[in-house]
Amino acid sequence: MAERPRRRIPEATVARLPEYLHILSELDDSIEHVSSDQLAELAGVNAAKVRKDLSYLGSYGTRGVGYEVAYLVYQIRRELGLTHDWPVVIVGAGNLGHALANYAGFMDRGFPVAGIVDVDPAKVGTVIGGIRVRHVDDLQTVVQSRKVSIGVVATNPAAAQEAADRLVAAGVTSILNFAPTLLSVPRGVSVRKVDLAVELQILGYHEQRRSVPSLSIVPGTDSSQSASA
Amino acid sequence: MAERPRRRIPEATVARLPEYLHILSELDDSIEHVSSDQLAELAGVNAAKVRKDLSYLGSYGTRGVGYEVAYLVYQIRRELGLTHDWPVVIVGAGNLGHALANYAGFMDRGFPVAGIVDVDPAKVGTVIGGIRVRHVDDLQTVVQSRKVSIGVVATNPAAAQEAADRLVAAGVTSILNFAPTLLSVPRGVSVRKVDLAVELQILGYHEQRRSVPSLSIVPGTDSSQSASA
DNA sequence: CATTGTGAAGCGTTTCACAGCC
DNA sequence: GGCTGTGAAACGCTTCACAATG
Repeated sequence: MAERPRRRIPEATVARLPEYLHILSELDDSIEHVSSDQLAELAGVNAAKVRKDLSYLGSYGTRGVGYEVAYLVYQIRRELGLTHDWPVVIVGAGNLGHALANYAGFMDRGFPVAGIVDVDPAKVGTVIGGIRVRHVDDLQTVVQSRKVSIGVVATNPAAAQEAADRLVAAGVTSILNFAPTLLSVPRGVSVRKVDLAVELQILGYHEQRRSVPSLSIVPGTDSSQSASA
Repeated sequence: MAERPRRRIPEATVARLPEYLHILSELDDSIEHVSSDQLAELAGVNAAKVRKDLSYLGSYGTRGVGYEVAYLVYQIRRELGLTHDWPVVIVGAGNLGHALANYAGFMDRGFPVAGIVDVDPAKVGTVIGGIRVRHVDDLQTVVQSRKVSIGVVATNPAAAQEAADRLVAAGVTSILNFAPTLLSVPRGVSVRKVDLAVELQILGYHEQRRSVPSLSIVPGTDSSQSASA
């Protein structure tokens, strides 16, 4: 039962579905249903937004009752493609690569670290988060043997483009880039960039505005609480 | 010269200004002017967007010529509040806190790490990135003596809310949260959240769509390359 | 009768297109 | 001629408000 809702889901909704999923997964097992109000409260968003978001998955709620948690979890997982794991490979075994490899959230949420590679021979062979660091020349082997389609660039900015090129050559089709560099990749490869310093600069902007009370009241501030907004 | 443009800058623009600044800072010193086309190319965005964004700072370009790099850098820095450094304090000396403390990009871009604290006595006293880890009870001292207004939560999810509470109590007014937890903070405190697993899940969604060729063509994919979009 | 699902309004962002200016 | 600055159109996302319904 339940047809495939082959609709195109708005990008903003896609960015929130993982949040809902996470919240639902952490709910007490005794809770069978949630209303859009409750979920909205937990996610820190508006209830209408929750309903609209969930409506893109299909009509899986029950009027007067709410959404059945287990079923909703299943539907979101399916829509996000989380019915199976997506092994990832990390390029760069520096501090950030280290932290990412050890980050339990990746494994827990369906993204096991299939491998870590580095150019530096001194790092090759060391073990991080239970995984032996391999040389970047072995990238293709790792990607192909473990069927990896997502790569993480955790190198310094100067090495980021080469890391991306190697990932693409090895067959990766999605890249999460932590280097403050615009990667150039062939059409058909997706890139998401997370720039830690940019996040601080955005906060800095708001701090500064706070201290220059230009006019009247300090704005109620940002209770949005999400970088992708 | 140059009046204060006390306009309110759209949030989307604020998120891009740090990118422009970064690009401009890395330009060869011999380059005196950039056009919106060139800057757009380097930032991976549309030229009209660059012009609109920069127009919120005031009219600092020259028609037929472009923008003077040095002056534009100055204006963006001023608008972002980067005329002085913003020391930050990191709560959590685990893998992520470790990586962040060592991340050169923070210091380089005006956010020196004023301190790192942890609850674990075993970690207190160790040195990370040249900074001695202090006990979380010393948070207030660090915040006040170093005039810190931005805190970074790099704890595990269970400890994140307490970390935030302590930061707020110590006087911090902006928080960058890396824990997958919705923080509850008093009005007037800004929070930005970066959830590493969510970024992967968004990529996973696109990967999955790619493999289900639902209809016709695989969409040209995401050349947006930014998580805040 | 509580709660969903959704048209329609509202709002912020992007893009177009071109007048204005150096 | 080349490039900025910006109204206006187009777009996408959010929120409202309420009819539909278990």
